[in-house]
Amino acid sequence: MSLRHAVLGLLERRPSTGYELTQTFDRSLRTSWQARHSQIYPELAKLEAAGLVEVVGHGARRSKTYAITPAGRAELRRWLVEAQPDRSQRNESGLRLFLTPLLDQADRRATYQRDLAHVEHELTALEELRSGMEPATDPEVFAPQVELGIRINGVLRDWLLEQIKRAGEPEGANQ
Amino acid sequence: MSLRHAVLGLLERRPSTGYELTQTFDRSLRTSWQARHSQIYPELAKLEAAGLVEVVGHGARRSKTYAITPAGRAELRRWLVEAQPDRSQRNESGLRLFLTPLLDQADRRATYQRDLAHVEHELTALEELRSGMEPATDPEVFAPQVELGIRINGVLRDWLLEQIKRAGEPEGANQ
DNA sequence: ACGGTACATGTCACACCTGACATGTCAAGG
DNA sequence: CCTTGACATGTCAGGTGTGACATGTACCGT
Repeated sequence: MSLRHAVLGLLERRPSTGYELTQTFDRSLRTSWQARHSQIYPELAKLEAAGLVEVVGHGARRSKTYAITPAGRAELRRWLVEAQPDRSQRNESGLRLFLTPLLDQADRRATYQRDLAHVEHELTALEELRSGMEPATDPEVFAPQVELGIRINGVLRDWLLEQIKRAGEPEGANQ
Repeated sequence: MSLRHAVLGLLERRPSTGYELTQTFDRSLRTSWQARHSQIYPELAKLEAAGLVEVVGHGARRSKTYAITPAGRAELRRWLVEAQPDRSQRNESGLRLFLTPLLDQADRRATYQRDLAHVEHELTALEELRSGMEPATDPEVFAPQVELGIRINGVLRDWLLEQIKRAGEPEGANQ
């Protein structure tokens, strides 16, 4: 039930409407957890019924602002600190990388090129985010997490460049 | 429909029974895609009905060995090369890392320590795998992919060590 | 002969997630 | 005034994935 805790975590940072949460999932959380509004609104209703969040205000266009309750805060902490982490993941890009060696040289090279373009795009976005951040305090994003994203994408970029170089060498020399 | 292509990819490497596929998912693919036998057996039946795989032998204990067909091979290639990759993922560890800054110093330190233990365990397993591999040919695992796993886990280890060191410094200095 | 364990396949209820459908609000620009 | 687009919430059918239940086979050690 990670969705539940993802929502609690976002509301711990700041009270929000379902619409705002949807955008945060799409913008900041998409590389670790995604959720559509069709999942978020029912989840907020369930969390409210369970007393873990509450409506703290009504805004324009029928919007409802939710905030985390003490019970919700306790449940979030319990999950982060005490619950056994589920290390399994579903990552289509990882699966593709795992299967790419099955392709012939030309196809392999092309798919690595495509991945490289994507990684460099991510890297640029993260570096812009880093340079635009105030050095000490930013309630929206956490600097070390951005730094980790940059490092992982850097490793991916270097690895892809090596694979592309290899795939340009005489066939049979790969692997 | 990644499960379908994961199964096709594994059968492209080598004809296998459902039981063997289940083990491969659990041992090699768990960090990018997981599947239980309760999903694999019905998927094999669907793939067979679609003509993408076929039963090529019956073994002991009612086992059936499946192999990929030319149509299956074409579908696998199409998916790897032409299909638009789905970059979204579901990664509970990533979500936890994203939310960990919300914890107080002691809890944050403890969760990073727990993650570090796990990363070092992974790293050891991957390094053993690498050292046990023949330099040029190994039909089971692909050396560059193992190398990538080692590098990513190395980045994670370094980052976690930095965070743990920071969390030992005076409160308020973090972030 | 018997018990334990790994091998091997299958089904099913339930929960989770997606994409499509549905409805309505508010502000800005032509 | 009217249209466009962002804001805002909600439902639902159908697909995907999980854990439990179910059944049976082959080998090994005692």
